[in-house]
Amino acid sequence: MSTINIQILADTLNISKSTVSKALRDSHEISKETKKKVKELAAKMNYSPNPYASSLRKKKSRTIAVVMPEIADSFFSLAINGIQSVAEKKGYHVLIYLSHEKYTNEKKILGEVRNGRVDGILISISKETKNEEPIDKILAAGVPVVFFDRELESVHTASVTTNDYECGYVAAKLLLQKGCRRLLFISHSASLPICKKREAGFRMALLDAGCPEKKGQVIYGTDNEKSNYQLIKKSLAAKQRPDAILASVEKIAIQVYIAAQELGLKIPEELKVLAFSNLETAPILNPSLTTVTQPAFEIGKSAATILFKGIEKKHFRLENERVIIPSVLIERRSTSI
Amino acid sequence: MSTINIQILADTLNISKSTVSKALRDSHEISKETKKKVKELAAKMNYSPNPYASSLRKKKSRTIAVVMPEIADSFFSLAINGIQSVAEKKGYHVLIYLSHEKYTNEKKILGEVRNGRVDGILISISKETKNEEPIDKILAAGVPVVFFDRELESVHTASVTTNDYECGYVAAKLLLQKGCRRLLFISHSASLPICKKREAGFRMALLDAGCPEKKGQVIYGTDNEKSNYQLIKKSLAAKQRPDAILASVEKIAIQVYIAAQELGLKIPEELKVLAFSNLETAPILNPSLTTVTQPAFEIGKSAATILFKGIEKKHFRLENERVIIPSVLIERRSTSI
DNA sequence: ATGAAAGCGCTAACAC
DNA sequence: GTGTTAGCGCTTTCAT
Repeated sequence: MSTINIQILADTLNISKSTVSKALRDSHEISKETKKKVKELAAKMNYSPNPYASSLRKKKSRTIAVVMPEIADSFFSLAINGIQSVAEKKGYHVLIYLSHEKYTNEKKILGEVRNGRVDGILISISKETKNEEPIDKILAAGVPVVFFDRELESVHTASVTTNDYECGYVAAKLLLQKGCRRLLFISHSASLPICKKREAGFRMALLDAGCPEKKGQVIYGTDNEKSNYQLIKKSLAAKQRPDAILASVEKIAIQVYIAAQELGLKIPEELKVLAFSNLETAPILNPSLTTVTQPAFEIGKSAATILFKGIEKKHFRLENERVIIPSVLIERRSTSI
Repeated sequence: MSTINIQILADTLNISKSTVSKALRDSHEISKETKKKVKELAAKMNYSPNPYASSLRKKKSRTIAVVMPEIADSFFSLAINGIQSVAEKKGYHVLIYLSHEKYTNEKKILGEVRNGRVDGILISISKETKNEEPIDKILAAGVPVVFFDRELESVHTASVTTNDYECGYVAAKLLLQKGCRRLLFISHSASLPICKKREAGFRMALLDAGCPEKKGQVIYGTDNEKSNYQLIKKSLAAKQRPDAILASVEKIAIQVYIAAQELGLKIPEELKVLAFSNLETAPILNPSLTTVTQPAFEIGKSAATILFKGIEKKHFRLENERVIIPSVLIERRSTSI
């Protein structure tokens, strides 16, 4: 910890620390020469103000928190990029927290940022989260919160999401058009709004196409990667196996590819695959993967932009901000005939 | 910002704020009943201590910074995961900064964390970084720094890296064994130690195999993705085109695949490809990609573990810690005969 | 244009 | 076992 502070600068220049403070912040009440002297000395001594003293005094931390389920996922890394791009511009610092899809972790994290540590929070909730209390407490403490991608709909605050329902519909419709009749939606959550919407769109497309509802046309992944994989492989090995898979997230698509490979199932001839994914490698997979690609960077950027409005404008009504940025369906070989 | 503080708790209970402070921290000098009273009230009022007041007083932030070139890259997301896993356990907060491969950004970032904002720093330097001054200043201020993956060798502090030289050697040797004779190493930097080591290993393998040094057997990427791609495509389209590519990073491998696809070059028949990469999709690429896979999570975890030793043990000699965690070569179709 | 003094919320040394 | 007090480093009135 740099032991050099404003008092030392003041002493060496034989002026008061308030003068130094003002000089460093270019106050108009300080003379040109004094400012120059002070700034030169500060530079020479490698002075850098203690941010926490300043935060304490000003009740502003110039820091935001990003809370999300995981980070080793294309969507989330890209979203952080978007968030960071606006935080940088605003001169804000970014704290990252991972819930690992656990509500209790998330709750603990939220408890630790409700006390002045951050000026605002961006959150993508865990799979388990149903209770709005931790977030409501934060809002009650006057800290703005913006959801990105995974929201908790019952909480009255801003959110930036994508058109999940529509994409679920369009994705299923494409698979039907390609002649598939035994579609399987593999979802990573039965409760997450984004997954429910994708699923609802998927079901509606089947309905519209006159396909009867069938048991097993949707299955849900668990937390456990291994058992997930077994589940997927089992479905693909069944006698009445699906002829098309819609994967709700890239990790599942990868597992489907690997399972198909192991089972000797040819994609797209014997099995079509379509995934919600931001995989940069989608075009060079074997075969190239048809994706619903979310605007991950833009979602992060937009959410952060809204958050800063909430931080900077005292009376900005966050709860009126519900941005939906559409995803785009990109057809590739995995769904070709 | 929660307006409720220790003073309010003290007042409502008619005790002093120091008693409250001690009670909350389970000091042995406080009676059981008082502790109970205080904690109950604190819970009821959703009290959460102001971390910055505490930091200011204790001169400890319980926060670390992670500075890296980018985040939308498998290696870095996995490394953060490793870092986060130990920070969580220690109860530390994690600030993330991106240099975007620019020295000036990195310098600015380092200037902002040299003042008590963090108790320690994990850094993977930008491509441009050659000057040790910003980091030396931090060390001079008494803040421990640990390099992960990309180090600045002239700085005397801990580092956790992988066996880059050896991997460059082994990778080139594999390509030679497969009968390739016109190897091309595509590197993302001419100056980064990790790249130089990979390159040196590569060159040594060629030398050992009796291949004469040739111009153009190594090319360097630029910051610009587009022009990078053009460069790669041009090399692959040349009359004397390489019969094997060693890519120093996953992004380059992806571009090579796309360029080969566009040019109608068959991998592995006409072109073998091997990449330093943590791509989760390597096994399902077209064709599956032979990789030198870095222990990204472990590097992050180990670096963080060492950093915390430096933070917690006053006289721990960071400069003696030079950990090397080996990468592993995984053969797949892209280098098969 | 400069300085003195109070105070942000907390902790710790020192009374009592 | 509890309270008083000083002070972390900074910003901000309010004097001068």
